[in-house]
Amino acid sequence: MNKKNQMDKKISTAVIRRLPRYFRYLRELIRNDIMRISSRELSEKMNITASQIRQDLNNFGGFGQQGYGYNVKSLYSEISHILGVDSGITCIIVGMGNIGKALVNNPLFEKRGIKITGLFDSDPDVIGTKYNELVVSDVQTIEDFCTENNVDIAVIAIPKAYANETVEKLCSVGVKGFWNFSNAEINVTNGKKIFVENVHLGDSLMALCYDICCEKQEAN
Amino acid sequence: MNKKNQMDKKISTAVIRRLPRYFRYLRELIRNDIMRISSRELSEKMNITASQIRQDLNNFGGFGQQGYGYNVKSLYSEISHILGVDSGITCIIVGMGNIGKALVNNPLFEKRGIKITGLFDSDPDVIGTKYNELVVSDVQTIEDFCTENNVDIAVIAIPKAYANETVEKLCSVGVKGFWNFSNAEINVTNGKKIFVENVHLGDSLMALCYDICCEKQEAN
DNA sequence: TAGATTGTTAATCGATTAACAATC
DNA sequence: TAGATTGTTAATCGATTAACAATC
Repeated sequence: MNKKNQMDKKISTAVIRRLPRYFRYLRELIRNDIMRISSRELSEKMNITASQIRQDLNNFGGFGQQGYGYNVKSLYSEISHILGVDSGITCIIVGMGNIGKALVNNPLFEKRGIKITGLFDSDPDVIGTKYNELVVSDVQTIEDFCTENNVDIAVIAIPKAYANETVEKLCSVGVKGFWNFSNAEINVTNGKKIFVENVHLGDSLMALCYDICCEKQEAN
Repeated sequence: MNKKNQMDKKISTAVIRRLPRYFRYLRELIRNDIMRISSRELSEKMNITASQIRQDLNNFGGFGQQGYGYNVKSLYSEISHILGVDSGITCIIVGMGNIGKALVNNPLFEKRGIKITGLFDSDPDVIGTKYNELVVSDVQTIEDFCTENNVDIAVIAIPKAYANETVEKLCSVGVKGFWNFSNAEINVTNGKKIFVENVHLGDSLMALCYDICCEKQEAN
């Protein structure tokens, strides 16, 4: 089958959110020197149906071969490509508090070929400190930086109160993606098209608390 | 309408995952001294349909009043109760690396009335250090600690390689909930019923990268 | 009472699963 | 070729939205 144009039809977010999971499992298979896999075998490992795997992948193209299955390495490379791994995405971290610090040293970015090109904070004690060869700059200079350097994604790791004004500034100098760790709901008023991915840690924890509470009540 | 028993029917995860968002919005309304709200007004703020709000809430009981809407404070308290806020949930953090450090000082837990009762690490240089009156203990002692103290949730902030063995240990001494920041897929073999909430930061970032890449390709 | 808005049933929409012809 | 497994269409399932009677 020919590879489909990604733009042809809108891919549902449910599918998109499963892709990184395929990415991780395939990486693991490669690490274990497994060269080929059928949708059935993969479905057993991942606890989803083989049908769903085939449907998901066929949104992007026919990556498999009848009677054979999927070549692990080539499927991995297809999915990597779809997700923009090693496509030169650049990123800055805004806010070098605990979250910012936890992220700057995280292999997360490197694993996906995303380059962190700038760190910013407003605290004079923090400005000038160094993480991995990168010096923390004054957040006042952030617009100049983004104008001079192409920045795809900004990690928003600052307090809620400053989140929206910062995003507004950044999107006016061309930043398109925001990885939002603040509890603010991001709303830009200048009409620019941006992409926001919220990491609401509190929401995640509460979903777990719900389960725990149900369990406790059942125990009574 | 009478309050329904939470256990009557299985609530879908889609609904559960929206509850913390209601919780946040209601909190905000209280902060702004808004006493009552209709599903329509709330739907406009939250960018979802009024119908969905009414459906969601009615899974748990009739919290509103015809012709009036919802009392913000009482709805907030109902949702808090459903999510187990201030219900005495206890929590330990396993792994005091960057993630553990970012979490121990995070108001996240306190805001939801969850008490952090223990911190653990394996590094001799880290054991003994103090965060908010809590001293980091040797992870070797973790089972004793959980036997002596009731622990509902363990935050797994250790490397992937140790995640599953640690979870296995912890669930054998009664820990039921795992907030998993490691990239490991948690699988327990001892047949205990546990709840796992995964925070796959990498997956979240990749979903954002997908959007950015689509945008870039469209620009060409 | 009249107006407003809920709670709930019915209709619609979308996502998942099943089935199977195509084909390696 | 025979067996295996995909790609894809059709059936099912579940979640969201619409509609409206109940009722405050």
